[in-house]
Amino acid sequence: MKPTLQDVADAVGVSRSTVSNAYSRPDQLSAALRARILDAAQRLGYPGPNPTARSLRRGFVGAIGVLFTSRLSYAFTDPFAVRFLTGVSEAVERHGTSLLLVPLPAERARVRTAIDDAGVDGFCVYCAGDEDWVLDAIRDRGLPYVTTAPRGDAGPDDRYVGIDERAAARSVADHVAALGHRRVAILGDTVLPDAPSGPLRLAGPSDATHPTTRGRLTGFAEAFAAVGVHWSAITVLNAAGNSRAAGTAAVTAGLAGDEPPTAVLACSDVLALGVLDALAGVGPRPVHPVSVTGFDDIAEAASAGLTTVRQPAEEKGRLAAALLLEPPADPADGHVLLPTELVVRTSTGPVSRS
Amino acid sequence: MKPTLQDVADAVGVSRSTVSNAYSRPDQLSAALRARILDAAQRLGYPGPNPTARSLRRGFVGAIGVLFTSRLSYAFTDPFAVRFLTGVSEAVERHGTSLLLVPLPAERARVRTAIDDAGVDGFCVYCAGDEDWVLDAIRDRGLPYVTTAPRGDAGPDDRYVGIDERAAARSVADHVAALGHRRVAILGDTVLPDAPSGPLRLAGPSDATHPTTRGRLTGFAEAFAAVGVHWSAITVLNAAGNSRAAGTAAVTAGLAGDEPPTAVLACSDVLALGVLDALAGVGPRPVHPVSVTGFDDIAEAASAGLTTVRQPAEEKGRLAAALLLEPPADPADGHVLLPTELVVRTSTGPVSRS
DNA sequence: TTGAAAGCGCTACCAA
DNA sequence: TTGGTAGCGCTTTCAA
Repeated sequence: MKPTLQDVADAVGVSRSTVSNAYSRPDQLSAALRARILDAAQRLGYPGPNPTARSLRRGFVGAIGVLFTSRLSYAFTDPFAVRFLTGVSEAVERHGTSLLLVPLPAERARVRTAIDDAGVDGFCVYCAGDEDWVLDAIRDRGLPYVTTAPRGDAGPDDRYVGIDERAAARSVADHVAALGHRRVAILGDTVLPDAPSGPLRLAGPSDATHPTTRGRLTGFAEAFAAVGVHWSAITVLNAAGNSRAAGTAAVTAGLAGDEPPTAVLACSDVLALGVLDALAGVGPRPVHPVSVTGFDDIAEAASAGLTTVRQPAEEKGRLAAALLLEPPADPADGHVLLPTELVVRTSTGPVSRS
Repeated sequence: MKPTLQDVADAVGVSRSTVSNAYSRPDQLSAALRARILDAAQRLGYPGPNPTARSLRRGFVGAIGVLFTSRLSYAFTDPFAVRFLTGVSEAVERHGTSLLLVPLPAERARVRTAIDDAGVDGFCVYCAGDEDWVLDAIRDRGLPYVTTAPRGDAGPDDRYVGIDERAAARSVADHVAALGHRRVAILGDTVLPDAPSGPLRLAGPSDATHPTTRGRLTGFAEAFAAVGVHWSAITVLNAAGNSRAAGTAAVTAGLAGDEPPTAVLACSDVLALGVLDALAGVGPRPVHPVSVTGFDDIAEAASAGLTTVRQPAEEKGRLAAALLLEPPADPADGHVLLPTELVVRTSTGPVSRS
């Protein structure tokens, strides 16, 4: 049997408290006694206080959980998510805390269990959307949490680190509009639940499933409305997932037809890169060059010459973790909107004369 | 105060065991009673069994730890590490387990504490080198572990998922040698502890710090020895870290001189990409084209046209986690060497006539 | 400086 | 089907 603190105490002939102190509060006992205890522990093969027992007794764990509302491996597959996690890990490391990545089961009924079973002191929800059932479960457990998107109903207990999606989207769209583009397509991931890949009818931006998409579509729409292009004249393309391949697949149909768009505004860089792939690939090319924009400014965007909106990914993660680990005194400081920046590269240009 | 299982029991007028059963073993009580209990819990705001207490009692946690012997954020910064983690997360997700990323303090003395404090059932050590002090700490804690490199002294309890570094390295080096290259440089990360960036005197491959580097250098050396190039004729370049920038910095000096190498063999793709950057950048160019090879075959390698050795990164992670979560019946199955494959692209070519 | 007592919140055995 | 009992291994008052 694995030795316990009690065994060490018995071996040395002291009480458990003293052994405990030897580990957790060295100043509470003489150096000599401490040495004797540690020595005996060593001899017995006592691995030090059991972390679980210690957590139970102390009432906290020393780890924060990160929740992804998609498959866990997405966290490592999507470049933006990876950068976010980089930031989180930096903050966590500085704080001496661990990071628990909790896979959420696909069946919504089991999500609660997964959240309830996670041994953590708080959650960082890399949110996709309105996953209220996730937040409800966390709240019911009574743990603090931070999300990565502003919430409309955010009370003082809700903390978030997000960006102004609408304004950011508008900044790229304004740029595209200023270049003269009027026949445009918007490309988003899972714009409607279970929608097939390709063109989609969407009454308006507010019909999109995810709040993030909603914000971005709204920004795009506003920019074009300002130059007289009505929402109904904009093609909405749906990608079945946020991946390069899904972007390629979704846009392929959208570029055909008599009057193909002269610009495609994607809701993420990954999708935009997929569009560039489609444009570069074999197959019927549009008669004119097509401008393409992304969102996020991931590393690949630079080398691909993609015009996009930069958001500080690592900073988002760093701040989210910090907000969780050191709650701000003033609850208002728990609501953070990070700045974004339009990055113009070569993937956008003036609309060519027809 | 947060309600406990006891409170629910009191409220319903049953014993704690029954409430516990309502959560953990629904078949042990009538549906009606269970409903009453769950209902009361809901009303009282009882969040379900406390995971820490449950872990303590049950004797396991439901999480495995991943240890990086460098800064934790490296795990998200290095493409190969990210792919490895993708694999781990897939396995873990399938198994319904969580993933604890444990930052290891820089001071070696505190590493033990970090390991002892991690609430996990086992460790996956993304190993860099011979970090024996890490493995010792894990062993002393009595937890199972899997490493990502074969260990010379691997007993039946040690499990690993690695590759044959020597053979893999030899395969690229053979290719380069076959192209006629005889004046070559080898580029590795932290070949010797605290070595400066740039050319290095190394008596032989076995002097390298990390076993991985050791294996690769040995393979390189063998291939060139086979065509009559002695170790002493090979330039060893040291990079201060495994990053593109470090690769660029390290190689810059190495390409100068009267008789610069006609080929650079890097110990990782990241470093090799750095070499390509250096070659493409401004500054004195070598008079002849320089062949470059990498190691790992990360995504960027393909677009950069980098000749490299492919190793199945995700598979490595998947298998490592699987080995930990479902220990093989036969200990021999705990020692896995994955296949590698030489991928020839455009970054290597015949040595040009002088 | 040291130790005794009292749990942290839960599960699992066994008996009813 | 239900409940009593006995801890899991530790920390932390508090008193000596």
